[in-house]
Amino acid sequence: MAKKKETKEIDTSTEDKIKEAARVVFHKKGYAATRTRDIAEEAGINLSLLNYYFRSKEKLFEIIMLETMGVFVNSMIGVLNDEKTTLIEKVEIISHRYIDTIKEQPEIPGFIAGEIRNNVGNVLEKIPVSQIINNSFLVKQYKAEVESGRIKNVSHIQFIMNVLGLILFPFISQPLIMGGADIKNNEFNDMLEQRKKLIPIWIEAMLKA
Amino acid sequence: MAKKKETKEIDTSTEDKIKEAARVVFHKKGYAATRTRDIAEEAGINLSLLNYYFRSKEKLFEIIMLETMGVFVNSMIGVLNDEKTTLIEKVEIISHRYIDTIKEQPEIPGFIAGEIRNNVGNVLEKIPVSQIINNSFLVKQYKAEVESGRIKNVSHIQFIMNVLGLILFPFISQPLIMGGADIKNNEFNDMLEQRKKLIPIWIEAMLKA
DNA sequence: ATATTTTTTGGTCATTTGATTAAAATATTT
DNA sequence: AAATATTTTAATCAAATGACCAAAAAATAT
Repeated sequence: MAKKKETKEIDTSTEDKIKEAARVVFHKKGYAATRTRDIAEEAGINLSLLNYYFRSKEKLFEIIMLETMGVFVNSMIGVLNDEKTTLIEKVEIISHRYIDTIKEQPEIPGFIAGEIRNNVGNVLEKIPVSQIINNSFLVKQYKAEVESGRIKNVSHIQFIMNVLGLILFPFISQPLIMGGADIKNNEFNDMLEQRKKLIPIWIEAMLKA
Repeated sequence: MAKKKETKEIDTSTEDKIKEAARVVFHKKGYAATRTRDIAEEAGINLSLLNYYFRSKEKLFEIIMLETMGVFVNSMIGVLNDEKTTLIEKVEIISHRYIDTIKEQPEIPGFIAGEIRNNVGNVLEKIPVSQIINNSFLVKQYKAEVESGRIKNVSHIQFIMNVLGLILFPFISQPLIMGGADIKNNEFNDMLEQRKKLIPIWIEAMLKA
C-alpha cells in the first residue's frame, strides 16, 4: 500500500496512473467487460501492481464508482438546496453545469446507468441519490409552486425525470440516434451547446402546459 | 440444429427455452456479465445444449440483440412514415405504444444503451436506427413545420432526442432516481401512465416555446 | 422390432482471468 | 556504505468460463 512518497514527482505516481487508467477503462467498458490486464496495459504498469495498490479489481472499481458518482452528485447538491434561486434559475444552472462537466467525460451517464443496473459495489446505498433529491429545497420549492397554481399539478418526480432526461439522454443515446460517432462529432457538440440554453426554456413551457 | 420437430408441443421446445432464458439473462446483466451457465440454469437445460443449438455465446447474443432491436425499431417504423398523421399525433402514438411495449420488458432501454456502447455484434451497422429516423416522413414533416414557422427553428435531432428521452429515460434512470426498486413499483407505474398522456402535451409546448 | 437419426448428458479441455508469491530493483534511512 | 524498507517484476496458481466430445437416451424411420 505504499507508506509514503515524498518526492514531489512531476510525472504522476504509479497509484494515480493506475486509478486514472481504471477510470478510463471502466467508464468505457463497464465493470464486467473490463479485465484487470486492460487497466494494467492502459496504465503501462505490471499487472501485479494493481493488486499491490488496490487489493482487488472490485476494490478499485468501488473507488472509481464512488468518485464518479461524486462528480455527478456534488456538482448538483449545492444548486438543489440554494434558497435564493428560482426553480427555472436552478434548471438553468444545472443544465449549463452538467452539460459542461459531462462533455469532458461523456461516458459518465452511460457508465452510471449501466453499472447501477448490476449494482456491483452497492453504490445506491452509499450515495442515495433518490433521497438527496427528495430532501432538497428544490422539491419543496416545486411543491410550493404547484400549490400556488403557478405551475401545473404534476408530480415532482416527473419534473426531475424531465430535467435530467433532457440533459443526460443525449449522452446515453448518441451512438444509437446520431449514428457512427466521430463523423458528426461537431454536430453533437453544437447540439449540446444549444441544449444548455433551450432546456430551461423547454422546461418552463412544460411546467405551464 | 434439429432438423424438425413436428409434435405440436404444448411446452416450448428446447431451442425456444434457451432463447427465452438468454433474453432474460442478457437483458438483465448484459453480454459481458452473463455466463453461459447462467443461461443454461435459467433455461433448466444442460450447458452443452446451448452450443448444440446456437454454436456460441456470441451467436446466441446476436440473435437476442437483433430481436430486441427489432421490438424497439419495428413498432416505430410504421408510425414514423405515416403520411396521414400530424406531428403531435405521431408523438401521441409513439408515446403510448413505446411505454406500453417497454413496460412489459423494462430492461430493454438499459440493455440497448449498454450493449451499443461496447457494440458486441456490430448491431449499429445491421440496424441503422439513425438512418431510419433521418429518412423518415416524420423528419420531413418536422422540417416543413419549421419552414412554415408554425414551430420554432430547432434541429430535428433535438426534437427526436426530446421525444425519445422523455419516453425512455425513466426506464434507464429508475433505480437511480426512484431509489431501491420494487418498494415503490406502483408509483413508477402510475408515473408511466401519466407520461403517456403528458409527453405529447409537453412536446407540443416545447415546439412553440 | 430393428435401424437410424436426433437430442441430451456428463465429463473434460484449453484459455482467460483475478490473484499470489518470491525474488529483483529501487529508494530511503541509519 | 550498510541496512532497511519500498516498489516493481516475472512466474505461477486456482478458479471460472466457453467450448468440445463421446456415449447414452429418446425419437423417428424402415
